[in-house]
Amino acid sequence: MSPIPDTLRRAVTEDLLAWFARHRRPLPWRSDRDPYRIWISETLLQQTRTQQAWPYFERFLSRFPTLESLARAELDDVLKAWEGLGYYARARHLHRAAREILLRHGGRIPDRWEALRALPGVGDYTAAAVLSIAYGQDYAAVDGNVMRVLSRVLALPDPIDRASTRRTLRALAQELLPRGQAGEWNQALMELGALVCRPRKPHCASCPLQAVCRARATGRSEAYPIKGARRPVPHYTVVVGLIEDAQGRWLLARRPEGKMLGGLWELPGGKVRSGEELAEALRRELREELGIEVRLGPPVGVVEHTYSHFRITLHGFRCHIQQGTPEGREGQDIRWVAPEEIGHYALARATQKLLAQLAQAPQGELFSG
DNA sequence: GAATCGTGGCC
DNA sequence: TGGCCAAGATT
Repeated sequence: MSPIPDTLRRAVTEDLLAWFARHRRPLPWRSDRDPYRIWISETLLQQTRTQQAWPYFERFLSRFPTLESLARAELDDVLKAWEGLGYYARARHLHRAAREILLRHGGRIPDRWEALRALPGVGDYTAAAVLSIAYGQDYAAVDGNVMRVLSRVLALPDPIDRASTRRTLRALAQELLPRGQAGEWNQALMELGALVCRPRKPHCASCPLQAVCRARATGRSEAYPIKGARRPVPHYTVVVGLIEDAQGRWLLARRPEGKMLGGLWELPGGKVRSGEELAEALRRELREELGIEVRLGPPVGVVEHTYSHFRITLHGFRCHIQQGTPEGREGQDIRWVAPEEIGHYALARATQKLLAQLAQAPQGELFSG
């Protein structure tokens, strides 16, 4: 690697740290350096905005204040605390990792790279963040903010999507890192990315790095980092059943862990095939998944929803079982739940939206509509 | 290396 | 309004 000019090094270390000292936000996970709290916050913040993670952090910590309380909790309760935040593998991994830490590390968050990195849900970024912020070790935590800031400072022409580009930036960050101040410096770089060097409309005029920033010099800071084209987002039509039994309870099914929304509860149903009617598709899905024949009632509602890599139009219909007793295929958990108990179950957003429409529409309107 | 995996805010 | 994006990890 070519040597780093002193002016650049000074700007991205001393000047940046001075800027951070004045502008750091009082975020709830910055009240101390407790490794458990730092680990939880870093996991919550993966691909998630600070403002969105904030209330979840408060609730999660009050519900699971210690590593041991998390390790001894039921996964369903952990998922309930994560409900609505997305990327639910984070919650499943957190739960598994907590049990591993209690079992193999005496309940203390590991302070060595190898042990930390080996935990489920802990990648390069999170390991570096915990080791630097909680334990004061010299690891550069390179997230999207850091890559954006550095790619602009250098006016990097290489696409940021490429692994080789990311490797280069990680190596550069590790080389720039002021020894003994990694925790502050990592947070400073990320804070700069969040508050000043933002993806859109960066505040270059108030940036502590403006004198050395090559993107700023071109006048086109927003053009960096360079990104490749995205794939088109597919769309599916999905239909689910609000199946009611004689006591007025509804049938919920638990999504298998390891799949999308794994561990969350939903109304049973599935994708509509091309050329297939909604009612036809729903009867087929319920036959295949639960081994029941149903009679369809009135529609519950329609929901548009976007997931991470596709979007759906979700239709719901009331159903009554005509024949058979529902049994989850391959041991999938299913459960009859009284409507007033449904709030105890972790549901995905799309299901919540659909049930919200049900709450708004009186029974009579559904039939007359 | 490329796919998969959520949700909400922004313009 | 629809695409972009956010304190990434896993397979």
